[in-house]
Amino acid sequence: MLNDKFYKVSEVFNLEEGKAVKLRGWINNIRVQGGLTFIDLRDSTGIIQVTLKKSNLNEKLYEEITNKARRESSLIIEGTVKNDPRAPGGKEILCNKVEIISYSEVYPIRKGLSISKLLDLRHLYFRRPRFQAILKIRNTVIDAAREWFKQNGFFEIHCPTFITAAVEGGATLFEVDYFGKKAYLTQSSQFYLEAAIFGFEKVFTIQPSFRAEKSRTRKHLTEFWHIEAEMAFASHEDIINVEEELVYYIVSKVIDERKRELEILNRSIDKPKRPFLRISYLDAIKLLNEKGIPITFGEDITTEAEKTLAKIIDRPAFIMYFPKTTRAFYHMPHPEDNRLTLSSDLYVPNEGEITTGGQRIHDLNLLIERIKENNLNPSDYEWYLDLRRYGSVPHAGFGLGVERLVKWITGVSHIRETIPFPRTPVRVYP
RNA sequence: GCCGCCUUAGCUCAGCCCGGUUAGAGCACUCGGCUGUUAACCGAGGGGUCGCCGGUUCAAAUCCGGCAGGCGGCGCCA
Repeated sequence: MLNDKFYKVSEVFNLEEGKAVKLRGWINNIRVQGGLTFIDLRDSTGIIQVTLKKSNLNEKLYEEITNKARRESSLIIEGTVKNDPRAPGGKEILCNKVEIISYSEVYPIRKGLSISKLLDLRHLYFRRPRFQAILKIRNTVIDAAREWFKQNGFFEIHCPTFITAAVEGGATLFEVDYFGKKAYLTQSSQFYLEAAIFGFEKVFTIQPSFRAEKSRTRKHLTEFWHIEAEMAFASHEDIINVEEELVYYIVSKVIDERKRELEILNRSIDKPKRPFLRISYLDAIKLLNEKGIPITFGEDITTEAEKTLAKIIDRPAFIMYFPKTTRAFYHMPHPEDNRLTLSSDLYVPNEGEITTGGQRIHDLNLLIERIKENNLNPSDYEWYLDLRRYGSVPHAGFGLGVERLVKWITGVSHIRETIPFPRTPVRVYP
């Protein structure tokens, strides 16, 4: 059986009427009406209607199938291709042989299920074309990112998941018992990538990061995939340009290669105009104040403000030079305004922040000073400080949230739609 | 961590404000019918500790309090 020639559903739509075919897949829907039964057969390429006539088949087999086969039963069918305007897509298969591989119990996923029920059943969710479309786009995003980095001389590095110290002072870490010692799950691979630039100059990674924040929002996961890059001999400007080229490349590739999936999601998105916008933090808060949103200097951009900015922009936009008060200790101070840092967030239209990046402090003493100013202990960062002791160079990097990027590109309303098995403060199952 | 809302059949919900026979609907399920359906349709049937604990009352799904689980938003961030 497994060595026989099987057609895929998508191939059948290109075959001539009368062609004999054999397919295997699952019952997406079945409609029994006496001696005539319609099965919507689904495989990984699509869905096609299969027509079973009692008069065409062994009567006993027909009775058994129409009594026991329900949605998601797996089966092999043989028949001939038939053009018929009454069939979805204009083609169906007139069936003359059926072999059930495995009957299905009553399939629990139906229209109208609540969000939490659907999440409980996530392991059965891969059968839905809409979910497949999102994951295919996600796959293209990852492929495109890796392609762009390789084409531009970046070396892929894999960093540890178990770590001992926080990258961001503030963000909360998941603690794990590491043979009696305290360890944590990584929240960013940045420090490890900074170590790697001294050998490879340009490096990147694509791996999960973990945040123990109890964030109840549609843009947070406790476990998310992080695309991070770090470059030696690079300025803030340099890293912004990398982000722009990378994001443009990824979005363009999805638009070129995932038309069908974007259609299924009813999403229309154009290749973003270049160059991306560049707005200073100071201009951004001025603009927000004019719109009646009160942000004073030194405050971070609130969610309300982020949404407002995201609505205004007609293409991705860098919000540049955030104040020190809103940033982690390692960000390079602005040479012309010591209150600010050489760092930027990348905002995308109607969505908001998807990356944070900037130039890192490469001077040992300045870095120690900034660690102390943040009430952290320099001895917790010994190996990180070492990187500034042995031929330090100016460098810059960024982190991009894969799910946030996929959320923007697909236009889905919640981040948990963009990952197969989402992890949130209230969900670690299935 | 903070604020708001929800929890009644396998699922999605109505009933609750204004307490009172046997708690309803649609879908799903079971049985019967149907040779052109497309979330097929038509007929019949089975299915409920009204989230949990306590209080008020002659009487609680319904009013009050606590707890648990979930959803939405804020804060935090990618």
